[in-house]
Amino acid sequence: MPRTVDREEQRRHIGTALLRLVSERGLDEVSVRTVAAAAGRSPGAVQKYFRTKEEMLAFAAELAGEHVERRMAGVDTSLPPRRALRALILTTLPVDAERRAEATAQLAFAVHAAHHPRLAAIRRQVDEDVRQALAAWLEAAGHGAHATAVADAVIALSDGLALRMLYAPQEHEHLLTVLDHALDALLPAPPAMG
Amino acid sequence: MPRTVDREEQRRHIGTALLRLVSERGLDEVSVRTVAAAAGRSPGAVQKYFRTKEEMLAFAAELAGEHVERRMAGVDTSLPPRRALRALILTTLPVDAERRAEATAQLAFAVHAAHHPRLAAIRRQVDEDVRQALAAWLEAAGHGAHATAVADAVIALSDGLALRMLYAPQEHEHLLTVLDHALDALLPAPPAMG
DNA sequence: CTCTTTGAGATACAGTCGTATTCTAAAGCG
DNA sequence: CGCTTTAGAATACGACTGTATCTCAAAGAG
Repeated sequence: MPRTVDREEQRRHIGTALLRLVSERGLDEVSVRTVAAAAGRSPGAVQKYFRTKEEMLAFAAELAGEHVERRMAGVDTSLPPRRALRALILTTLPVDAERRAEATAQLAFAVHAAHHPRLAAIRRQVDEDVRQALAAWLEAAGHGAHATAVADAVIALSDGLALRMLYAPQEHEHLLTVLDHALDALLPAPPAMG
Repeated sequence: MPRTVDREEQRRHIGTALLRLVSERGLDEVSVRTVAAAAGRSPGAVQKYFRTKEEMLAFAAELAGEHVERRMAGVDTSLPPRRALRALILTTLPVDAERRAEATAQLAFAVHAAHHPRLAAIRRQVDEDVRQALAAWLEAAGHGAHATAVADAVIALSDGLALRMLYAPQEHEHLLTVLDHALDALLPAPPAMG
């Protein structure tokens, strides 16, 4: 077995380049060749790690999902509930360059998934994970009633806000106040003692 | 001036075919040739009405926006407030084949707009119109406080729910209950007298 | 009628697409 | 050392892309 290399790391390298490309130029600028160039590889090399473009996209979609889940897991959930929830949501919103890139990719994949079952399955799994995490945290924070319904509403709200922020960056600030207003409404009064 | 034809009607005919194509096969199946085929025209004929593909996409995006606004304008807003608001939102959700097609196209254009300024401008205008309509109605229904913030939250929520319904149709019913729960939370108690 | 302008289709072109195949060089194993 | 397997680049292929150009039939204006 000569000249062996960490295949998974190479795949992540290429997948990361693909995500960057999606966020910077859009999903329809993604081709085997452009991804290879963005990854500093030859098109032939990319083919060694992904037999088809669809396989490459699926891998990148999973990678993007992992990024979101990791980022959410890194939030300090011992903060005051309302503040923690806001922090959790902000991890999915395009508030800085890195998050903007991730949000762009997520939404591009989501729309793409409407016509590609394999991507749809990945998206559903990511949604499910995020929903569980949010619901679990909501219950722990004392908002047990309708926790999953609130979690799903929060997810939908976040996606909608993120989507609009992408093509209307001028409204960024305003949309953050919309988020706060909606969260105030969505969460029943905190369990006393601010 | 021989052999004249209603150019605007032809453009709408082609634009409608484009929207159908987007909803059925996705935005990246849209090409001058596939649109021509879907419209029952030759590629050359399509070129007579749209000098470039981008122009064709922009026209279709405006057309889709008009569809949504027309549909919302058709809602009987004299219904009980909560019911009317629900009806307004349902016009943007993929609850039947026709609305599913429109929602699919809207979201595809929205994501596309993240990298195409011309489409972004169209989307922002549609959002603005919908926001104004919603806010005006909210005020008339006695929810004057934070009317535009609520309107924007409702828009984001709708977009997020619609997006998810597209790749997770299994969750359709559940997401409608999420919508109801969120609306209950978003609207302050109705101005007495149910 | 003829002339002229238009709609509409056909064709041409250079470029890109996804993918299959072929090549070169390098590195671990015996 | 040589052998063999691999990484990676290069190339080839047919299909499709957006757009420019050409041809031809049809229809109003004179």
